[in-house]
Amino acid sequence: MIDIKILRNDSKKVADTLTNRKAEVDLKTILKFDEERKEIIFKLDQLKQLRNENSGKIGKGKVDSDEKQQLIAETRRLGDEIKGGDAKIRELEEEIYNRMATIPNLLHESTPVGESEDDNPEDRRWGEPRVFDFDIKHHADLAEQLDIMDVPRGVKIAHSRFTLVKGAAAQLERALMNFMLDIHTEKHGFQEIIPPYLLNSQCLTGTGQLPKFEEDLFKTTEGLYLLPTAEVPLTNIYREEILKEELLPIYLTAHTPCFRSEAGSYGKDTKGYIRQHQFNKVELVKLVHPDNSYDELESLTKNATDILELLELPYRVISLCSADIGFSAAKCYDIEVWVPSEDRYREISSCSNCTDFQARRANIRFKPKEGGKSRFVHTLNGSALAVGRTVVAILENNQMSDGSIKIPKVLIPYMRGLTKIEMRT
RNA sequence: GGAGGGAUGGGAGAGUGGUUGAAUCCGGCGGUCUUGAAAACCGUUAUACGUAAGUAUCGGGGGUUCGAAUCCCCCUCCCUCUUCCA
Repeated sequence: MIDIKILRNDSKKVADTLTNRKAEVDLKTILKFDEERKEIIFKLDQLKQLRNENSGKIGKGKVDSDEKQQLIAETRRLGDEIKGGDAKIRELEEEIYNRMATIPNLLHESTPVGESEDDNPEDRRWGEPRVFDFDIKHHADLAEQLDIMDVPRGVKIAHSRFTLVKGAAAQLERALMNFMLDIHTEKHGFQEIIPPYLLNSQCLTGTGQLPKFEEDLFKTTEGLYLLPTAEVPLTNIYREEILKEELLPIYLTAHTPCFRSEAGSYGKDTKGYIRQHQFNKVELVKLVHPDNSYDELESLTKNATDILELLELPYRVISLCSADIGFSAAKCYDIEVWVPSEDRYREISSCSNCTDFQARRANIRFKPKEGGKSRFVHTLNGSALAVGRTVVAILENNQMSDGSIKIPKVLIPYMRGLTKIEMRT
């Protein structure tokens, strides 16, 4: 949610943002409703003042009986009018809120303007894609050969886009989660959390998935939603709270499964482990002081790339342009890992500064040390990393000519000494 | 799942229809005193909208009333007992 004051005072700024984002929201109607609301409130406040004065007079019995009855009758009419006005205000405020909730976050000046994902500029690269002297295989083929993933049975148990992960791949995935969490908690200063995986709608509204993107979520019959990313529960931990400034910055990390309906992605990445309804992810979330949230975004991104460097996986960082950046983000870096079978880099992490956009929705504030009004914190989130896609990257980048997979050095202790995944004999 | 009890300001806790936006205590902040501190004492200490007058807010929503923290209805959450359970 952006500050409605920005819309009132500088609607062009909001309109420009919408244009750059290729989004459309009827701002004029919001402003019209806002004006209308203000007028009614002004009128109503006067009526309420009168009502309060009358009630005071009636209560104190300073007026005689006849006059009192007349006053009561008069005030009753006043009450009816107030009731109608209050209802109208509620209606307008709901309408304004619902419309405001569809406006995406304003963009940071450093977010490039672009027409599509093809306009995302590359920021930097690390590592050299390996040159193979044999015919490389797709990770799905490698996994099938090694008997470490079973797609048909995953589908049998659940649905398409569910995969059964077995044996060494399951162990690898578990090793990755532990490795990532250990680095973030021990080296990067994050606190580890195990959040609920089912969330109420207020959480999803707080971080911006609702009301606009409900079709992307799995919903239970109880009205709870399966988390699409740990960003949601982690960011919402301090919802409706006023924090002491001394508490900032707050660094949180969690490994969770993530559930996404992937509506509208039919036919995309149907082969392999890239796009699943359920996938593991280690998430980083920061709640920070507004003055240094962009520095925090840089360090957050580095926290994620550190993992790739330790795993010796080549990657590049791109800045998402205005047409591709997420709804809640003002600035976002995608980290893409090298995927040999596709001969290109693929997204493995997305690191965003959501500024005060989520904080305003979720009402997360802090009391400044120097006193004065409480302010909204800035929230940031980033994957570090998507575990399933990291498995994909390791399978493909570390494949050997005999179809075995070399385990990255740092993971060997986590694999209880296993150095490569081979065919079981 | 069944029965009962509860939700008030940063915290504890009073308040069952009329200057109650809300007693009191603790905490916080400022001051007096002191070399400094403690103690004591004095003052102050919610938020939103509004230029202001003012209006709204006692878990959330609705209702009764001239007037609701106080009465009624619905919802959410918490506690106790009971039941079930990894």
